[in-house]
Amino acid sequence: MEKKTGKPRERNKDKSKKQFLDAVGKILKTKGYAGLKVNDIAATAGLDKKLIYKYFGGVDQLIDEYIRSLDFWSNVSKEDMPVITDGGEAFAKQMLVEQFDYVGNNKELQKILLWGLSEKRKSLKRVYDEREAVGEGLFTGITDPYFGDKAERFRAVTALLVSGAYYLNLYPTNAKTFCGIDVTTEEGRNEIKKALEMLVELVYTTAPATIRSRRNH
Amino acid sequence: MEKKTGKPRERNKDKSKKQFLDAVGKILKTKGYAGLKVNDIAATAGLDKKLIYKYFGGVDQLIDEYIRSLDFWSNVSKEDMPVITDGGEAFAKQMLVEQFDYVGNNKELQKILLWGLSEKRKSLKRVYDEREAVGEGLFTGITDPYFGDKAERFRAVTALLVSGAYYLNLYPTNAKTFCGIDVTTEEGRNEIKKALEMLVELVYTTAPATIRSRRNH
DNA sequence: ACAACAAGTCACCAAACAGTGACTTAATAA
DNA sequence: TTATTAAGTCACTGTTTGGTGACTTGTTGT
Repeated sequence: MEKKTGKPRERNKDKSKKQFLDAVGKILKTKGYAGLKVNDIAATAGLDKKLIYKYFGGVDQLIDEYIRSLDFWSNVSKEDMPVITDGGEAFAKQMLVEQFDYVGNNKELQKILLWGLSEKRKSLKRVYDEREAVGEGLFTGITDPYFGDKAERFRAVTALLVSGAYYLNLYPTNAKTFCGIDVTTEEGRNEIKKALEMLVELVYTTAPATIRSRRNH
Repeated sequence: MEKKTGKPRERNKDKSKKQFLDAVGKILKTKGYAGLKVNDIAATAGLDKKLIYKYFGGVDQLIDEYIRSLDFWSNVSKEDMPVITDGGEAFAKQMLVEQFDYVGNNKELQKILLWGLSEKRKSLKRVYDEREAVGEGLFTGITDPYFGDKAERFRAVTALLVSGAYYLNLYPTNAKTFCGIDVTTEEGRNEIKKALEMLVELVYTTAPATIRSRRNH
């Protein structure tokens, strides 16, 4: 029986659980992981903290469930991947630039990345493992075959570029410029993107001839 | 009058101040900036916390004085810089690899870098400003002239490589591999270093001909 | 209508933490 | 020797935080 009398106050476990999970996300985005205190979460959710212990068992489990609900990498990989005819050069460029912007526009992901650098936590590790898994699929499927015995080298390059893109997005907490480039402005960010594309291009165009010949294979 | 009777207990303001500053460093290296609580600092220093308020005015001022005492970048720049005849290519390679290892071997710097990503703080900003100043000297003195109108591009490349080197050193908190490369092993780190050198080489050897001709100028 | 269960609230406790007033005592200068 | 200064200790207060027992009240099946 569904009753929607006046509005005496809702009483719905599932909705309340969601309110707590949403509160975690909100606090994370604004104050970062260090702001995730029981009292604050309860206050943000507009419910009593006791319910956190009832429904989740504790703050830690609530946080873990929140983290488990995240899914930053599912959009990547199989989807927007056209036919690869250039060994993945265009794809790699697009991917790196997109990652750079994606992190830049996603405060939640920024905080998660920072959290992952700061605190050891099983549920966080899973987020990174999933990204690694997605990346592994792209490497083995696209670039490893192209670069052959230099595959590891290309992975190291990508590691540097991706992690650089991450760091530069986390960087503007105290200072704004890195190597003289203001990473908070559109101009500065465009410089970074152009550098990303140029580096990918350089790595692809100077791959060993014996390997590059596979392009027409 | 200098008395060194038995050992009734030393009473030396300067030494005590140093003990507090050392305690801050020790805690920072082990627990990170979040572990810098008054009681813990006092306990680590083996002195009463009241003295922190007496000598420094408070924990914040103590921490600021500690940060001000740091000096990570003075060794760079003017010193180990031989005559530059290649536009700074060898120097850039060496610098990047050294930075990568330097951060990797310096837990204190790692924690400071992480701190700078996590918290806004004037004294921290100064650390970054100083690094920027050192870098600026190298750019304007060595690479900017070489790359000419592509100088900004080279700066962006360097920004990516340096920040990538930083991130990869902070990364192994939860996961060990990034793009399939284990950044905790000697092999993995060597791959990163080789990639750094290769990328610098590529950028230098493909600089616009109009600019590269300045090499013999 | 009403018993029963679970959603939700509230008051309370305990531990961790920052900060301070009042004290003790070593060093020093007259 | 002794008065003075300041180094250092200790006990205490107040606040924030995590966590729980006892309670109230909405919902649901009969």
